[in-house]
Amino acid sequence: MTTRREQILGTAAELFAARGFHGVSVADLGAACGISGPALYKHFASKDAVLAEMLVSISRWLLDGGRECVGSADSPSAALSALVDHHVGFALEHRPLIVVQDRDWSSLPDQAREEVRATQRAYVDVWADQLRVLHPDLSLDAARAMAHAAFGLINSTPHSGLLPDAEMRQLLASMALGALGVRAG
Amino acid sequence: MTTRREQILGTAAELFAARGFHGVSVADLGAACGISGPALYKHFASKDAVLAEMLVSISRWLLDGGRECVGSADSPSAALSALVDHHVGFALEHRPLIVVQDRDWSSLPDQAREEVRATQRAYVDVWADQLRVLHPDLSLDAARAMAHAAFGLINSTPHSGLLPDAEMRQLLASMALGALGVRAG
DNA sequence: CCCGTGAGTTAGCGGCCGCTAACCTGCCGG
DNA sequence: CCGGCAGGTTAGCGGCCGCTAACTCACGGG
Repeated sequence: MTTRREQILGTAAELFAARGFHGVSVADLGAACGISGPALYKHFASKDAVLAEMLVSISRWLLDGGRECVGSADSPSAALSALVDHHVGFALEHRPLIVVQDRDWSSLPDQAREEVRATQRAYVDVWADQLRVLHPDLSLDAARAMAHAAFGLINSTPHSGLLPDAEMRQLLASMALGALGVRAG
Repeated sequence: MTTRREQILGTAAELFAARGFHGVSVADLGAACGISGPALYKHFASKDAVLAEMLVSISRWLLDGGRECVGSADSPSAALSALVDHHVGFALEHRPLIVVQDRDWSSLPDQAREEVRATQRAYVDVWADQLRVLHPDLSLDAARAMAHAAFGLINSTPHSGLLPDAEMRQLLASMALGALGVRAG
């Protein structure tokens, strides 16, 4: 069973993704959960806190999974391949969160925003480190830019629900590996 | 010289990109232009109209440029290479517009939203058609998904201002071509 | 049995927002 | 010279929004 908190977080992700954080009122969010506006404050301290909990948890989840991918791989190309699969899986399973993360992070209260940004930077560097092992002549900033570009590619998923998930997963993974210069196989 | 209308459009693009359409008030926008809130209504019918003019014009600009790229290329890989350069150039020169286009299109009034979506679909299909000539076993939807993914990759530019423009241009172009399976040369 | 607590309700406050109204001012053509 | 218009100003309206206050009610433990 899912608790009311979790229901609110899931519903908020969908609404924020569809209309933007500022485009959703607490009354809207409550109504979509079957309760009415102010009841939200029994579960969260503020509307901002809902967004904060959402974004902090997904950025941590991505980072932890990313580190695990690298730890259990025995070559940089295997690590990158695992990272790509991990990120693609996340993007397909949690499309609304992906949209909210790169659209509404600027609406976070200061403390949470800094935490999310720090976690995201660490995640970028997990990718960048592997890229620099694979392509030794890459500068750190160039490797980071490549990681950002790969995220952009993979995170495009929500904008094009054209293919069934299995096909989309394969397409995105092979495009990402192609973009990153990881040899197939 | 730039007219006040153009100044408003440019300033609005930057503010909307930074804080989201709903996160910018007409008073904010006016102040950033050196005039005060309601003076905007001497130049635009509504706040929505500012967003609409912005997004309609850039989607048209992208489509027209894309068609031109294809028209003056003599092979599908040359066409795709030109499309990539065109889109990369646009993304680097107009970062705020890129952000606004895929974050705030849902705030458009109905008519403008439909117009923008139609134009964007046509632009996607310009890419998809070339991809299907280059990769004949690709379904139309798969080709469209590939185009979306390439846009996501290229549009990641605003999120990572790490490299000088010239390097970033080259990096994004070669990553995009790699993702699309366009042979170098 | 009853009392405390968790989860909900409605009423309403203060504040911001989009937009209109009414007014002002400098410029330009006849 | 002067009338009109382009492009500003401030005041203010109506409405929504985030949030709090005050209350209700079901229910589980001593």
